[in-house]
Amino acid sequence: MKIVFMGTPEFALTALKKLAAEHEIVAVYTRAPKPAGRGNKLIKSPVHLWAEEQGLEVRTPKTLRQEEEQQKFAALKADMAVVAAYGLILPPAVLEAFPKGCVNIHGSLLPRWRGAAPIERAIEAGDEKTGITTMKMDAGLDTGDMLLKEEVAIAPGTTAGELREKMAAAGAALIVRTLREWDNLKPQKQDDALSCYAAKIEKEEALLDWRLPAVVLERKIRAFNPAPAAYFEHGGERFKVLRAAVCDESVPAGELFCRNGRLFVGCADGALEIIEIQRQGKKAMSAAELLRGYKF
RNA sequence: CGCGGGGUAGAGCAGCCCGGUAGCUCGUCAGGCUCAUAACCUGAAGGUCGGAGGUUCAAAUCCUCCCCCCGCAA
Repeated sequence: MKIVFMGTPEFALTALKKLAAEHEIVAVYTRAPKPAGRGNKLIKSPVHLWAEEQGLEVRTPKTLRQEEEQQKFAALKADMAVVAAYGLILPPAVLEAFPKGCVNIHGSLLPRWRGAAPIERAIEAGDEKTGITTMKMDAGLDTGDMLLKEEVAIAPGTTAGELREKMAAAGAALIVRTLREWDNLKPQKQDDALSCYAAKIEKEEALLDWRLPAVVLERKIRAFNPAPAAYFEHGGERFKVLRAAVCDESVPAGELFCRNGRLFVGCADGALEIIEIQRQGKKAMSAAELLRGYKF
C-alpha cells in the first residue's frame, strides 16, 4: 500500500521502520524542529531524522488547517495515512483525504485512556495491563472505531520508559498486522461509557507530596520515569526520584531517614525506600552511592 | 550567544572564595577481636586533582581556551 506516515517521537519511529519494510511510504509528516535542550538548538524529531536518512519525503507543517496544505495530500495519491503520536490535530478534510482513511496506533486498550499520555497514566493508575489499539480515526479524540488490539502486561516495577519501549514494539507489530488483515477487519465501535482520559503529564505533577500513600507515590515515580521524573526538594536542591519501593518502615510523613546505607522517606501510609536518585547537576545513581558522600 | 551545577583514589563527596605536603565515607587487601556478622578495632595499597596554556618562588585552588556529564527553562 501507499502510505502517508505521521508521527514524531521514538514510539512512532518504531512503527515507521516496520511499515517501511513492507509498504511504500510516500511522505512522512512530523512535528517541525523546535528549539530544545541546552542552548536552545533546533532539534529534529526522531522520525524526522530517520526519514531524512532514508531519503523519504519529510514534511513539517505547523498546522494542517490550511487548504493549501490539505491539497498536497490529494497529490500523494496514498491509500491511507498511519498516525502515531503525531502531535497535530487532523482536520476533517485530512481525515477524508485518503480512500482507506487514517489509521491511528494508540497506546492503550481503548476506550480506556484516550488522550495524550496513556502509557504513563496506566502505570500511575496501577493498571496491571494495558496495550495497543489500532483504530480508524474520526473527528473525536481517540474515539474512532477499533480495528485490532494487543495486550501488554505491566509487570510490577515497570517504568514508563520501559513500558513505552515494549509498547512501541507491540504497536509496530500491530499496525503491520492491521494492514495485512485490512480487508477482513470489522471495525468496532467504542463504548463511551467505559472511556477515560489520559491527560498530558504536567511538570507541576512531578513534585512528590509525601502526604499521599506510599503505594500511590511509587506508581507516580514509575509513571514519571524517565521524564519528567518525580522529585522532592531538600536543602534548596532538587532530587529526582527515579525508582522507589514501598516498605513498611514507620517514619513520619516527609521525613528522610538513612540506615545501613539505605534511604527511606515517610509517606501517609507506610514509607518508600528510595532506590535510584539524581541530585541536580549530577547523574542518576543508587541511593547507596549518593549516601557515601552526600549527607541528608 | 537562554540560565545554572559538576569533572579530585574503584564508588560517592569535601577541599577551591582567602594559592603553601590532597582529605572524608564506602569499597579493596592484610591483620585483630568475636560463637558469629553487612558489626567493631588496627594497618596498607590506590590519585598525571578532565585536558592544554598562562600568572607565581609555589596552582586542585587564580586567569584563558578546549573536551565531557548533568539540572532548569523551552
